[in-house]
Amino acid sequence: MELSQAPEQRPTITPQLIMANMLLQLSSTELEQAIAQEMAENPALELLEVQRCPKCGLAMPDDYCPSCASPARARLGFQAEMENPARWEYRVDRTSFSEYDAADERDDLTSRLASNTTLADHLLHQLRLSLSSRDLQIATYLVESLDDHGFLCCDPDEVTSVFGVDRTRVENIVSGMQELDPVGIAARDVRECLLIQLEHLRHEGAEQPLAKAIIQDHWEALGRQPLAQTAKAVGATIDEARAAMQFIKNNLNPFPAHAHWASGHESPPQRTTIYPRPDIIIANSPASSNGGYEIELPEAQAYRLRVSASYLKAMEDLKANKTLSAEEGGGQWEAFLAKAQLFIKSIEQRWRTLHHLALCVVNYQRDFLAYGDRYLRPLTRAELAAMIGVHESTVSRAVANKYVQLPCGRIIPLARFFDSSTAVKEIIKELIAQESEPLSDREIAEGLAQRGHHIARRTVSKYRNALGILPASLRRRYRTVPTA
DNA sequence: CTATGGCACGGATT
DNA sequence: AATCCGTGCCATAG
Repeated sequence: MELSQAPEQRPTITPQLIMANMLLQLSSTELEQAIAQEMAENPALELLEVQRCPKCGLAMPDDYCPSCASPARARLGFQAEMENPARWEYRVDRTSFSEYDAADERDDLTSRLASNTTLADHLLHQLRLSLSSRDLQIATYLVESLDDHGFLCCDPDEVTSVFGVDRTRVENIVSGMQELDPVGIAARDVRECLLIQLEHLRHEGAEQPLAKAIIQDHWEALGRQPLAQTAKAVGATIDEARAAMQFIKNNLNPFPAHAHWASGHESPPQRTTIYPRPDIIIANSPASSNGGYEIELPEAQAYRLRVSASYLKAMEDLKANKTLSAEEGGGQWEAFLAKAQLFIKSIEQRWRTLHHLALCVVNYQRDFLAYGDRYLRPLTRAELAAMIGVHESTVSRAVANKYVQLPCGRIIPLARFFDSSTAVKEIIKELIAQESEPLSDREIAEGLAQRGHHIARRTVSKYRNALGILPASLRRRYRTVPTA
């Protein structure tokens, strides 16, 4: 991607517009690269460092992460726990923990794309089988506050006060959750997670006492000291310690949530994927003036660019000494400066556009935010462009490759707001879940029309297939209504 | 005759 | 200009 192209020849289009357009359509990852490249090329540009959340990598303007904050309040205290294991993994082995590395370096988004249903659904499905309805409520809360890595990052005391139950009860539920399918889910950190898996293996007959000792007592130290020292501390030989480490690497997964645990599923009823870092966060904020929602652009806070003061000063000095003249490369200095200003302006334009667009969408899709997919109102990019008074291609660019985090914590593509099919699909699922006799596609289309969605019968057929629902005749026979 | 899937056209998106 | 998606028309299966 060339950001450093000379201003275009076309007279009607300004360099500003070209750069702004280009930056607007980049994903957050690409933007990061573009900024890095520009920083490397342009000495006049300065980037203020911003603290990042150790878990999701989002910028943290304050001491908490805007992404994890809802619904899970994640505090910075987590960082100390994460740091050492991460470093250790990096050092010890790049293969078995490569997933974490990849996520951390954000170079490969697809490795983080998950499977057919969300992890939360999978967990809740299991929980429903074993818990009373009251405990299920608590468990649901806990599941929803798991972070991207499947760790439990909420304070047990918070839960006890929210639900008004005593602490041991919550802890029982948590330890129950940790036995669920991705074993070690809902642990508080990597160390606890590994210990749980180790315990699980022990029940299955695979015991490794040394591994347990190492993880339990020397986990943090592993990253700092040579393995020999750890071996000595637990009273083992270096070879035994190596074997234990090998065992850990082969049998344990520090981030069970990343595993493709839904491998053996039948045809996917829905494809809910886990998406990477959000570009826009919509948070509940009853006090706010925007009708109860707050828009945050985490990346806008991460990339605080400005023209370097030292660059300006150096330029002034050179001018004062008359050493700087246009003939001998002085134009270079001016060019860098102009380019830096242009770049900054363009980036800011991106934030303005995204923010404006988000405000508008939130306002328009209020019901969707409050009540879910079913209530997504049809909206085309062209309509929105008219609403906010920009060209439709601008909206198109702004929507491309962006992700939004909803108040409920779901992260979805921004384009979803413009996809009329999601609402209809939801209603189709609903209709079929409620049907007593299998409804034909035509009858479904009628039902949809009654609810205000006028959809061709042919299209119903396509959606039904996309949802993995059999045709009416087959439903009659096999009763394979997907669990809603 | 009814319910569905295949193919192709036209409008929207990129 | 190239591509995706909803829809209409038609053939086929029951």
